[in-house]
Amino acid sequence: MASIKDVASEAGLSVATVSRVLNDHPSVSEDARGRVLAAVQTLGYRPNAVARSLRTDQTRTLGLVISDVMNPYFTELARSVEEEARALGYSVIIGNADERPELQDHHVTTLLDRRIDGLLVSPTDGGSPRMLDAARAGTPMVFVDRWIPGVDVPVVRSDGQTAVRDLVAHLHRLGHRRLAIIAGPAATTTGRERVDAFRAALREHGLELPAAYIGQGDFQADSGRRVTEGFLDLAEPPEVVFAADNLMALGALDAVRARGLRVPDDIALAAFDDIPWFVHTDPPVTAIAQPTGALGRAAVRALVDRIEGRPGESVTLPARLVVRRSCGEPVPPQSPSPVRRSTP
Amino acid sequence: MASIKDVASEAGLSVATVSRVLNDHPSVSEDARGRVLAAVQTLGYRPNAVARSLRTDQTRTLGLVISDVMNPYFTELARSVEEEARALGYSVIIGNADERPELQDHHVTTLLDRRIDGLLVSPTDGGSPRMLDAARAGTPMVFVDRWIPGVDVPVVRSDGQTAVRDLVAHLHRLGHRRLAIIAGPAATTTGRERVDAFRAALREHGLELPAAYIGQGDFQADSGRRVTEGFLDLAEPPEVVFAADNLMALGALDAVRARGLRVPDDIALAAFDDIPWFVHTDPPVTAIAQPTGALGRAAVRALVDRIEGRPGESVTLPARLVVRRSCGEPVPPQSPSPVRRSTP
DNA sequence: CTGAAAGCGCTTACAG
DNA sequence: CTGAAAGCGCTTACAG
Repeated sequence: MASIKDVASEAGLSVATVSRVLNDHPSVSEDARGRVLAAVQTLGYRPNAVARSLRTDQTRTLGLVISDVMNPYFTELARSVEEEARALGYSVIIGNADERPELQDHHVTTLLDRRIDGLLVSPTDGGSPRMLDAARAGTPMVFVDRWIPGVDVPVVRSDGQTAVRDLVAHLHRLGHRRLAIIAGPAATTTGRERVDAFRAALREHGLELPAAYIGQGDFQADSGRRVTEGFLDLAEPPEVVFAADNLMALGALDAVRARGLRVPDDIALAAFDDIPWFVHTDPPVTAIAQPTGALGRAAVRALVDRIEGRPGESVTLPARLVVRRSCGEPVPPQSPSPVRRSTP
Repeated sequence: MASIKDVASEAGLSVATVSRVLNDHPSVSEDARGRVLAAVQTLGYRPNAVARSLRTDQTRTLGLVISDVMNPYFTELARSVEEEARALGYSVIIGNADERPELQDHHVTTLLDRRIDGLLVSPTDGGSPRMLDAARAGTPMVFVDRWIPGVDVPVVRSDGQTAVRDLVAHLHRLGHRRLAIIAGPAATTTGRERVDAFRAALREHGLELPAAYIGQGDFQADSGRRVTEGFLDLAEPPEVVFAADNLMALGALDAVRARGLRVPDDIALAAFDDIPWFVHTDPPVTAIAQPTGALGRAAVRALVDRIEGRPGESVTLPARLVVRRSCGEPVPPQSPSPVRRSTP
């Protein structure tokens, strides 16, 4: 592969001059520029980004350590992150933690070894030492979706409190009184917050959230299945199951179906995170939609701000309730909500 | 950030010796090893992968240029690729082409500039010049899922011919005679092959595939919606719509639903690519399942073989029909197929 | 077993 | 405007 030296000799100039035209440095003669460009053309030369990074100490690359790429919510988040990063001239390397702390650690380490310019992370747990060290050492970093309290890093997330309240009000109005939740891991903020919001909302209606109605999941489908089976085995099963993410809702649907029961007749279901398929499931699933694309874009902007020496602030965007039919409600009066890739 | 020099002076040794213990070179004294390791420990030193790559001319990184990450099939493919790569000691950088040739080109260029050791691609079109040049120049490369004829690169893919034949036989048995297809882009192999397989299978039953029953899609949901609307507007609409991927099937469901029609009563639906949600859609969707995880793993193995100087062969794995209820069939006698992340 | 030195492909003060 | 040279952080023949 041709190097800058080859271009220099082809153009009859020094590598310094070649480098200058490649980097749009102002002081280059038109003649030199022309000869360099021609040489680049004939040799099919492309600068070696590795060498450039070593020299300039910047890779123009962002690392994104995400909890689980197979989760449609995170897939969309990753996509919007990459789009915004590209628009700002950065590439992104995704590390899929698969909800496993040791995998998350592996990716953080690998990314740091590669000297990425900044790190976007949605922590799977309370924060690995490696990650906390990096934050303390001043690596530009921002948390997306999930965050770690006590760490001085901006966080870009969605606030589901109002939407959860709307959901509970909706359920209450439909006559449901025994409400259960499939929670995410207590080590994650979203795992805790959604339960807290749910409990607080129930309290507003004078309702309790008994321990038996809090199932411990891990944001993956299998756990939704397992927890739902447990609920159905209860002497007094809940009337509604609220899954704290879309994959656990999938698992819940599997479990209900495996028993030959029906949603919402035998048990109602709602989910945190909306996905296009929820429009077509049997029945369509009532869900809380996050402004996923906007979150990803805001996170990148905050991170790039940090990288380039600007403040880089935390952002909280509201989520909203999308009522469909999985809780037993009649079809809403307005026309069916259209499917779209991202929530506005 | 500490460099190898810092470690050397901390340990009272040369950088050469430090490098040797870091790379497990045999000729290092136990004493030296101990001192280096201690220095590494106290400084929290991590080797700079950028510098190492420049020197060794290998990045231990694979590039994966994928047609569309938001498509669950490709998400799963990407996931299995990353897993297998990690097991073999490689990282992977994903470039999402979003079915747009110019974006594909952008990623191929970026990846090549970063000097990835090998490229895995699922081409969006007939092949960009940059990609063909790279292949010709000897960049280790393998095609996954889609490929470009005439280019000397191994291809790892799934053969859906038999499954499509099974599907058509199944449809014919159910009495359907007017079968339509929502095709993928003609520039892609999967876009063409699936139509060809469908047409060939129809012929075996003495059926035609009229031009009006071939809708041109682009593997994205919107196109499935648009094409389906066209089918429904026909004087003699088809009895079955076969979507060449799962996103176009989603679009087709949207279109049917928007008209107030029902699947399969008013029109039957089948899809290429199976996803967990198809079990829970209304009705459950009959689909052709690819061995996605196995494809991803085989592709990585073939690529790493090439990188490390071994042959690296093409692999073709069979897809299989999964009958559910979207074509009007009665519930199959066996128990409902369980949901799983990957098809065996 | 260990170290001095060259070199990977760039960029960028420093002179001229 | 242009070039010679230093240096980014490593690895690896080459001596000893």
